[in-house]
Amino acid sequence: MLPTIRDVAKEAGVSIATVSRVMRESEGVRDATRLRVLAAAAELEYTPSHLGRQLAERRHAANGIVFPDLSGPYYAEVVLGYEGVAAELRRSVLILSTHGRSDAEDAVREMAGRCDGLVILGRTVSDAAVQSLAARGTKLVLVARPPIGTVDSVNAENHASARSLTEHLLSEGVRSLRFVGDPVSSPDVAERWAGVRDAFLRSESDRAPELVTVDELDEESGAAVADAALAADDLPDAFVCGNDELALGLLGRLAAAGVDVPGTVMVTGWDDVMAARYAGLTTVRQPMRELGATAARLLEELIVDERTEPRHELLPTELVIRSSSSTSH
Amino acid sequence: MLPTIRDVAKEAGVSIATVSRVMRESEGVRDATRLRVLAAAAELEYTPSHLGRQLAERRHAANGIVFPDLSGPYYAEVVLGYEGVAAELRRSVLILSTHGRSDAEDAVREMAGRCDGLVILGRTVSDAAVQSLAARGTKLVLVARPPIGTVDSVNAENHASARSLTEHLLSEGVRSLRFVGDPVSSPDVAERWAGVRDAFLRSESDRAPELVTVDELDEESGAAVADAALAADDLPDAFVCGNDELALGLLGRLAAAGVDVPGTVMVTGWDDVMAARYAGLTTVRQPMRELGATAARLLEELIVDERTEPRHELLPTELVIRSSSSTSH
DNA sequence: TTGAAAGCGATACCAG
DNA sequence: CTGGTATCGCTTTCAA
Repeated sequence: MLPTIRDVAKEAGVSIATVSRVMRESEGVRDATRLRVLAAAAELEYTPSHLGRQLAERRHAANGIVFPDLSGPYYAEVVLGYEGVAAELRRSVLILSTHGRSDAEDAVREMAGRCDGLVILGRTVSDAAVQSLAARGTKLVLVARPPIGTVDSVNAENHASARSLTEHLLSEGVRSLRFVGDPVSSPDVAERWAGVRDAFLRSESDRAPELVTVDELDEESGAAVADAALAADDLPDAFVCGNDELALGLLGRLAAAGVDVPGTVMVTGWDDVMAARYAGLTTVRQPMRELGATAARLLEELIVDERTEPRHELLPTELVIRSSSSTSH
Repeated sequence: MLPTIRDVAKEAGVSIATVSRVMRESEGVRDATRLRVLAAAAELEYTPSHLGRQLAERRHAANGIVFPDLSGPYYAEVVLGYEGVAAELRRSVLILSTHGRSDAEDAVREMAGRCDGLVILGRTVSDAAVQSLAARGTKLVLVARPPIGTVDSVNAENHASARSLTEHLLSEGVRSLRFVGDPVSSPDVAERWAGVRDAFLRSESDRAPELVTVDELDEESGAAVADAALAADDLPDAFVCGNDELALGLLGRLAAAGVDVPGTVMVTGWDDVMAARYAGLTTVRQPMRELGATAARLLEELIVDERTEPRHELLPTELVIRSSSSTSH
């Protein structure tokens, strides 16, 4: 058995209260006593139990982060940004992936019971679940998801960059555009799609962009979209994809079919993952780590300062034009 | 304040012991009583406190995983594989990134105090620290790191695939080979380097492979290695890189300099990350998720079954030949 | 089948 | 400056 505060107290010949004071480095302990306690603690290799401490202090010194998946680079980077700041703040980090989990909301609720606060990425849990957590007093920060009630949120700019991206394509001569993604399952994607439509409305174009909905935003889905278009001999001037993985899958299949990109059809993605560079993919870069880091800071404010008025951060993004949408790059 | 077991007991008109029995779904509670308790719990929206429960049960129902960084795809995938299994086993997951943290070992020790067991990836902490954790009774599983004492381990096969890779290159006519990586900081890389040398020894080649040590296994370092070689006008027949990111950085710089790959120089990586496909990079695929998943299962055995004899798993890898090392692909 | 009470390992108040 | 003790929220004997 690991030694407890009582063992140390006995060893040092003091009360547990004194040991507690020494371990917490609180004032008001005579140096001689302190040294005796420290010696005893070292002797027994004593480390205070987190459980006991947390129960007494009624805090966990741990936060949780909920995300759909870690397989793409996007969420991994956000989590990493979050973890970095959380560590600085001396908080442990609990993670929970909801992907393919039927009891996601239970798991989140369970996690809430182990943390002082939670960061929720994307549409991992329902609005109702978020509301109910908030109602129970759980400190929350949403990332990549529009604000709900008075819950804090951190988002990357989507609408304006989607418009810039679309305007770039229009200026490259694109007339027919097909957007690939699922606006329903991802709030980010919904905003991007809205931005694309907006750009069309503001242009002189008499055509409207099309929407192709896919289940997953991965390479496989992208490849499937390309296959379908090739089979139907129905290629638009440009595919605008909800993220880079879709675009990469699509690009790969087009290349295999010998389709000229960007000559025959242009392709764009979103996120600027590493592979995008190697594929020459036009995309929109978002500050993934910053999203996580900002969320960690907001959460800390909620927990420590008891801040009550909600904050909503919007981080800037950047259009990155490469050869998949431009002959001059 | 959240309701406690006492609130529910009062509301239902029973003792806290009975509430505890109902909440843990243990036998020996009359149906009528159970229903009254459940009603009271629902009424108050009661959820048992993990802290209280864990303190009483002396267990955390949580495990930790320690990794250097999550920025490359490799560790992210391992963590994800781990998380998936841990979730099935109804265990929470704590994460800790040691990269750029001076107090890494303290942080790991701290984390050990919050978990029933720990998975340690790569060379994140010293052998001494691992030994001392093990000595204190912390359940441990090492991943991507050679066994230490009687601590469990999970590794991907490195030596044999490094030999196959090297033999492939030799058969492609490579005579001078330069290995890029840091065998000291990564056990995996050390084994790969050893495999390369072995293949040379067993061949008729009269030349020995060279070693270029880099600080980080990232694209930037790879680019720097390419720059140095170009500046010195000293290109080997092949660069064998310790991971894909190094190789991608190298490839990019070679392409920019107009060097013919694989004609003038061949390049290989390791891991088979997504970008490797798009770059046509020859590499060795390892089962990243499986590494994490296997570690989770071993750890569970240690915790639940109190297994004492150590286990060491070796997962298979696969050589993936692409255009960066072969004209026929 | 149920309840009373003793832990689990800390913190923190109140005396002395 | 130090010690005694109630308390945090739960589990788990031991009796009733």
